Amino acid sequence: MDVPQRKQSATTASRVFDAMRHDLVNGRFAAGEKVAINGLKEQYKVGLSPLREALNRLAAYGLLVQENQRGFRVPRLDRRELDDVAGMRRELEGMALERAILNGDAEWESELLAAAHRLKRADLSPTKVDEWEQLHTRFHSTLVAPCGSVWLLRFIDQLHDQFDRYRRMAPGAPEVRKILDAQHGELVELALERDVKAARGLLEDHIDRSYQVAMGSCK
Amino acid sequence: MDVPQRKQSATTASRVFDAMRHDLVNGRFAAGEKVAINGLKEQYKVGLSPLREALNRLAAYGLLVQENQRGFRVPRLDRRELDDVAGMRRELEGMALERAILNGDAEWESELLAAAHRLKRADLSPTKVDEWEQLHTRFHSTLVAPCGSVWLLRFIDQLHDQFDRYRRMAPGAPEVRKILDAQHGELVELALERDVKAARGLLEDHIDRSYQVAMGSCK
DNA sequence: TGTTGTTATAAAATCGATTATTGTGCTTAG
DNA sequence: CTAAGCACAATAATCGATTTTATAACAACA
Repeated sequence: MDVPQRKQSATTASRVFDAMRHDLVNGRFAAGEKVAINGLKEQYKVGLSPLREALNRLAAYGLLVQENQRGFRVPRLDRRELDDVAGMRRELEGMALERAILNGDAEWESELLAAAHRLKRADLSPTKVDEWEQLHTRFHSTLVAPCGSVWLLRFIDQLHDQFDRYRRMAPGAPEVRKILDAQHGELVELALERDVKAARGLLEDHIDRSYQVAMGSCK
Repeated sequence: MDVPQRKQSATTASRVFDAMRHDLVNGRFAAGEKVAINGLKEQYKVGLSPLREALNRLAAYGLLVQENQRGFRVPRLDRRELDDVAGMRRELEGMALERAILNGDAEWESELLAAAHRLKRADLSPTKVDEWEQLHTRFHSTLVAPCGSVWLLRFIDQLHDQFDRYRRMAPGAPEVRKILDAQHGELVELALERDVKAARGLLEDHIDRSYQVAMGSCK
């Protein structure tokens, strides 16, 4: 079928925002480093104005810190901040999952199964980490999608980006990874069975284990 | 005593951000209206670059909607969005208050009493609405301040701004206002008594009544 | 030696002008 | 009378250059 939706043609600023968001979340910038605007200009092949607009958005989003008259810097990896982010993820994603299970329809069940399947198949190829990450994000976002609150989803996305900054910087932990991957499947099962309590409990445990891994990035 | 803290001298962009945030929250812009950048340039007496940077931040913050290639617009007042915002306020501020009561020290108790008192005294002069609003925001922010989570406080601020956009557009409701004002005092009492359950219940009721008032702005 | 003041340098912020895109009204073909 | 196409006007986005501000290096002085 046709796709008549008007394709929001991207501006330079929005492309830079997307690219930098991705790079920041995936640890392409050293934590705590001052952002060299002129360097970025070349790195992303753009002019100053769209670049600065992107940096301003990223700062408002929380992936950069803006200090008046002295530019932007990448936030440090701080143990207490990670605690905060992980704790908030537990609360908010737990809340969202409960609501999603109550609201989710048959279409959601299908998409959830699909997302879990794609994720399961993808993690066999260890070369394409980026692709796996994208599917992983997609899975978690699908899981809570029908929670009914736009703002809750917005906050969760934001926290997810923050959390992943830590996780991506941390050394890998294959044995834990195995457990985490298995939990994705179990989450789907519990969601389809509409077992609100158990699902929430498992998700919180899932986040907690990821948190243990992510802690490897700071101290 | 001296104040040796380096005073983050403001940039034009950050001043415009603050001013526009204030104006947007207080309904100085018609909901749904397209933002005329050239008009704002004159209104705030600034150049294009800092203005656009401020608009980008406001969009990332949620007080403006950015549509690529066709500028910025003030979000509409939508009943379902208000429901969402109010619901999230209940959840997040309730959560924050519980934690604040558990963590808050003697210093917090003093500040809370002070904030409540200032607010109570201020609402006698109905001319200076802006001043009252500021004290009101300050009170609610003091109430949850020691919750221990920077991110939770950040989300609450953001929701507060969204909520106030609706409340400030709604017609006044003097009788309800009276109840709401009384509740501020009661909240302090319950907080000092460390009655977590009751305080949370009252805060949720408080938000709910405000929500009833705010609904007057849309349908 | 440590402190303060001064200048040079680098970088951030801002301006004015240019380019690209969208929306509008008119024209014309069906 | 409707709809598609085309210019033109309006406005959003971007560029290149300038101004402002902070940082660093150095000198003079206590």
